[in-house]
Amino acid sequence: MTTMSAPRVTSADVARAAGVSRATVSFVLNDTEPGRVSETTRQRVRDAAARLGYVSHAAARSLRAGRSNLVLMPATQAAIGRLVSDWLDDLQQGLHRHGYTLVLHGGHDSDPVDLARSWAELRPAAVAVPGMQLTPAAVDLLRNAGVGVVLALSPEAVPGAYTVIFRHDEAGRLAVEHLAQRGRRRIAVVMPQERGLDLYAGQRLAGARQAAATHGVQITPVPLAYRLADAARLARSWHDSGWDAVFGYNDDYALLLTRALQDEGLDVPGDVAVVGADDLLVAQLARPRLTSIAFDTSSGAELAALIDRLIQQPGTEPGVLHTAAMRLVERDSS
Amino acid sequence: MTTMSAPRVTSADVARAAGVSRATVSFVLNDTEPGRVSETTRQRVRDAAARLGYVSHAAARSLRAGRSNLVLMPATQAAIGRLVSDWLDDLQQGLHRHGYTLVLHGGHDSDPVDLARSWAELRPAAVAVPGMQLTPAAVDLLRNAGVGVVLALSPEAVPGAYTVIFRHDEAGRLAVEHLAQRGRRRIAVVMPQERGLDLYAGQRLAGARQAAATHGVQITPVPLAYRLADAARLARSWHDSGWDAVFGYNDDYALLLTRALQDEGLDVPGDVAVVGADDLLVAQLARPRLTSIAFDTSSGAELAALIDRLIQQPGTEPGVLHTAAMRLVERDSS
DNA sequence: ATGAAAGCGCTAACAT
DNA sequence: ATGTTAGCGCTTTCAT
Repeated sequence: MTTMSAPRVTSADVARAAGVSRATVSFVLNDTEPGRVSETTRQRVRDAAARLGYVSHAAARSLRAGRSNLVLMPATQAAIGRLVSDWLDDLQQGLHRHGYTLVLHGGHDSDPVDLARSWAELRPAAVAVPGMQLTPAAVDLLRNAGVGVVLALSPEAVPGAYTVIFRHDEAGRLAVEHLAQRGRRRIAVVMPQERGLDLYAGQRLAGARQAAATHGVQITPVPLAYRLADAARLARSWHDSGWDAVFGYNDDYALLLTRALQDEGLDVPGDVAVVGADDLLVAQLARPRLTSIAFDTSSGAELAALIDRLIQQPGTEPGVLHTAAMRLVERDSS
Repeated sequence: MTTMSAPRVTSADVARAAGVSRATVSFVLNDTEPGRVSETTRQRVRDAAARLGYVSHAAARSLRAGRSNLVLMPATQAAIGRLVSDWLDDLQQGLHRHGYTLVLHGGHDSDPVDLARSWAELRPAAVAVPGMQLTPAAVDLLRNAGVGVVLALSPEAVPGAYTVIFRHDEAGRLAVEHLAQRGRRRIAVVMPQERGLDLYAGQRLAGARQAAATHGVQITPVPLAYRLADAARLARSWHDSGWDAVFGYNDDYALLLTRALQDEGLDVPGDVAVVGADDLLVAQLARPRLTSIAFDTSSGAELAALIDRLIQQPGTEPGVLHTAAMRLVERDSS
């Protein structure tokens, strides 16, 4: 069998096969203008389409329509954990019901404007983006390219965009406040070294610093790569450090470090109290069970409905739409 | 400030602003035909584009070009775990260097053909898909729609597609063989209840069954949802079951169940030996450290180069491209 | 009830 | 060195 480039089937082919015009094909397949085409023709068109294996061309459609049905998110969101991926799943289902297709854009880029440009080229109906990647110039670019809905997931209102507030600084604040109330005085804050996490980490650290100032405790940022060896290195340095607690950035890093500290002979929480964030299920599997920061966000389905509403009503003023609540879940590691 | 629909800037606008034709704009911005346009005009065009905030329209380009620069993967791949998401990151970087954009398609669909259609509508340069979602009809549809490269990640060669072999059955076989050699005789196999995992789970179970037949041990599939309560329920039923080992589907489920078994007073590996799969870092954080099945796949960068080669050489015969090796990593849980 | 035709934004072959 | 133009596949207004 030789591989031959398949002949592209277009709506014109379907029209020819069914003995009708392209207009009729479009009406039938999209079910617009109901009752305009007789049932017999409809059937003939559908048969022809099925027989020829016709698949509509999204690019042509959105070129004509002036907008696509794509909703774009950066894929880094998906990497955060199982919690987020369940939520994403929910979001995708909701969007699908409203006729949109959710795609996660794989691109990373150091420059927010370059990144925004590569999103804008796809002319999505909406983008939902961590606000830290949305500089004013990036927002301008997206709006200027005709992206109707720019939704920021951000610690603070992003000018020109709809914002769902995620106070990552609040996570750091809650963690440090809790540790301070437990009598801890010298608190390390994990700064993950993996790409894409530095922005969240910076926010969380800022909140930690703020709480530290209020409660008179000391904060030290400590870099940690998500590898056993690096955790072991950090744990070895613990003995001379005087740190009696650590905010682990999130549950994954917190658990990695917990294990390394234990292997180094330190007791958790006796010698070192540990707090994570994201409240993943693994936090409850560890020994000791990990204290964590949970965030109660709106469901994916709710967000999908919201996005649809914003797309339908282009006049809506930018502003804050919702604030995700942060909450400390106290367990045995602190 | 009122929200007004931004005036869409097209290449014609740029041409007008720069006082040149649309063709010249295209040549300059895409850097095709070097030396055709004088340096002064180039600069004028670039200035005008920047000043107007011009962003090219991917749909129009791919309509004209007959193909897009999108490479599509189902987002379910990304949800598998940190291992996979690092690999995806690597893949995306590689594809980006070759001029492609990786997007993860959020859609789920029970019908492989419907799913394939929604991919095909985007006319991607390539799709990379778990082979279990690629029925012959789905492959036909994709090829027929002009998708040049259909890459299956599958336990066996997929007719009409390029295949990278992932022997999920091999994971089950290795796990059960190992447990049998350790003297275990009644082995439970976790069947995760979360959507999208059943296909992998079925493959892993099939391999487990095969090894069980060879080694004369008994296999029992046990459903498990990724929740504490469900793991506790399963652990409670253990006492009367007679199972002396479990293959936990993957590391996440294995660790969830391990904790529940321990809470139920069972010793791992004394009473129950546990084997996971995927060899995530968390396997090494647990107590006891979890025995797991690692798969050594080609790097994301290598796969990106391969995809690029296949796109460039449309004549290449479909067939098996590579086989990911499966390997048991023995630790303390078995 | 159906068809003809314009045009979305872009690129490349063909003029000049 | 630059411009003109056809046409990618689709939808939709307007005409029949």
